[in-house]
Amino acid sequence: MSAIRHALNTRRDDDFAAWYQEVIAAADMAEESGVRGCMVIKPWGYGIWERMQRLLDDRIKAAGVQNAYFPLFIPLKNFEREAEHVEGFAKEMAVVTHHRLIADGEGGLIPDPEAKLEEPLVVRPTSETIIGDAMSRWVQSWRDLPLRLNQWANVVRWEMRTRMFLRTSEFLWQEGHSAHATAEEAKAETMMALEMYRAFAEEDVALPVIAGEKPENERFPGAVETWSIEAMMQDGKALQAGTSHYLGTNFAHAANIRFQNSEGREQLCHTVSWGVSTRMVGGLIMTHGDDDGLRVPPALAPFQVVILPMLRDKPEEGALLDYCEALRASIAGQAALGEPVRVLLDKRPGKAAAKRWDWVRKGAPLIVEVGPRDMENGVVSLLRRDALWNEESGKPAFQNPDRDLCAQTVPGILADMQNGLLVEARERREANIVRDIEDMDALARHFRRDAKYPGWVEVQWAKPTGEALEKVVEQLKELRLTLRNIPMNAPPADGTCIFTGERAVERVYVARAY
RNA sequence: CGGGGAGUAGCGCAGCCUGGUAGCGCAUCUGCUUUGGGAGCAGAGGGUCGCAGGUUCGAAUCCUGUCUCCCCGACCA
Repeated sequence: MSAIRHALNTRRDDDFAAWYQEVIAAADMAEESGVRGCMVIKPWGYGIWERMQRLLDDRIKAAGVQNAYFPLFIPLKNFEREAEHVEGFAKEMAVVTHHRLIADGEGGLIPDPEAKLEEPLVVRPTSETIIGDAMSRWVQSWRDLPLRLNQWANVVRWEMRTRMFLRTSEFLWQEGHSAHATAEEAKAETMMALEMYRAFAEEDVALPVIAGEKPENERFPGAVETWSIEAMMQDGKALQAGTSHYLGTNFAHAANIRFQNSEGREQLCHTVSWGVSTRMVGGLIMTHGDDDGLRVPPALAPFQVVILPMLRDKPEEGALLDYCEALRASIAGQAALGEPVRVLLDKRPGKAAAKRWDWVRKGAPLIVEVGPRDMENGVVSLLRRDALWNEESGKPAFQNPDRDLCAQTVPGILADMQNGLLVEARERREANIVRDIEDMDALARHFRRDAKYPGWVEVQWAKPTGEALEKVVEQLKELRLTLRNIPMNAPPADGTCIFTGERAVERVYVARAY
């Protein structure tokens, strides 16, 4: 077995945080902007987000939810109406206080004191309050319900510590908001969104997730129930990849969202909100990336197949390009994963080998190199991103199918890769969940400080609330652990609570988290 | 926000302590050679040393302030 020369400098095992950043740079996904916590999303990174948007938006519309758009600026007083909500967000809000600049006399500009806003405007950290305002106008009768909306937007949360894609000051997301006549309907909508996220994560992002309810201390500010999908990254840490909240009548009360029921009596609506953000791109990187860069699941790849002609400034190049163009057209005529195959013929000048490694780092699922000899033999040189290396030789594992047959095999390979990435990630997750820990000492041992990638622990607990829960959270904090969620599909509890020793009522995941 | 580290060419870094013409590797461009797998040789271009003040005849280097990034906490989706 020969030593493989990987396309990245940092290995996941050596320094996962540095590796993560190197992938983002090497795959040309995003870069720092110079503004705290704000990133420039470059075409390849944004292309992946656009694919996520497309696939999730299709699911949202299929569920009967309509898109709309609400303002970026929210009057400060909106936030004062819901006590827990403002408590949760007050410390991280960007506020607009002026609407004009003037020269400061020293060559600079300062906000014009004369142009101070009567009431400051908050740059939305989330839109419950302003959409609530609209809902209060739009809902009058039970016949107006349910009102089910979604918006694609940017939001701003002034985080203490930021990381590209995972926690940026400004991020892109969708936020679904709905108003319902009854708690039952609203809870059903909460679960509808959660299941939609599970399917999106697993089927489109190839990201295996655990759907479940967040414990009380992890709830969205102002929510009655918060549900999440949680994914395990390759370093064993948990990433909350999507949330769905049943808000009860809290926000309806604050924004005065009322309706007349069929008996003519006025009632508060029950509202719901749910969101998935560009954080999902970070989850994709940390789930599917390897020591050669990103691996983009075919469903999300802006280009699923990249054709690289081996151009050598020679007369036969025209024929080679014709050969490649014919290949491109026949691949583009195929359908994979329910859509036409997205294929790029990369005709840029430059060495084929250099371009190949660029596309490897970007994670294009299939790379097809075509040289003069391939053309002579009527074949192509095919490289699968999910099976890059020949372990024996330490070289890229090229296959050489006939050109004319190659196109027909592409859909099958892409589907296989999509599924393979999910299976690989799910097996890794299952291998890193421990379920036989029954006391705090064992938990502490499992998560001892030098444990590199300790994964998750599923424990049984008595679901303490209030102060008792706070005590548990404090205990876990000392081990740098958090409660993730209470999985929906777990077997019933049959033991004792790891924290209190009482009879357990359910299971909960404990992990380090992003 | 607390502790630590860092910002010098597209990327990775040296130079700073002890102030005196801004360097190295990779990448880029040009030429020649090479040509089925991340080429070789030669030459060239590219930097107001994060930003703003200060000290000084002179600042990447010393001082002050500030911004940004990374790591560990705290906080948080």
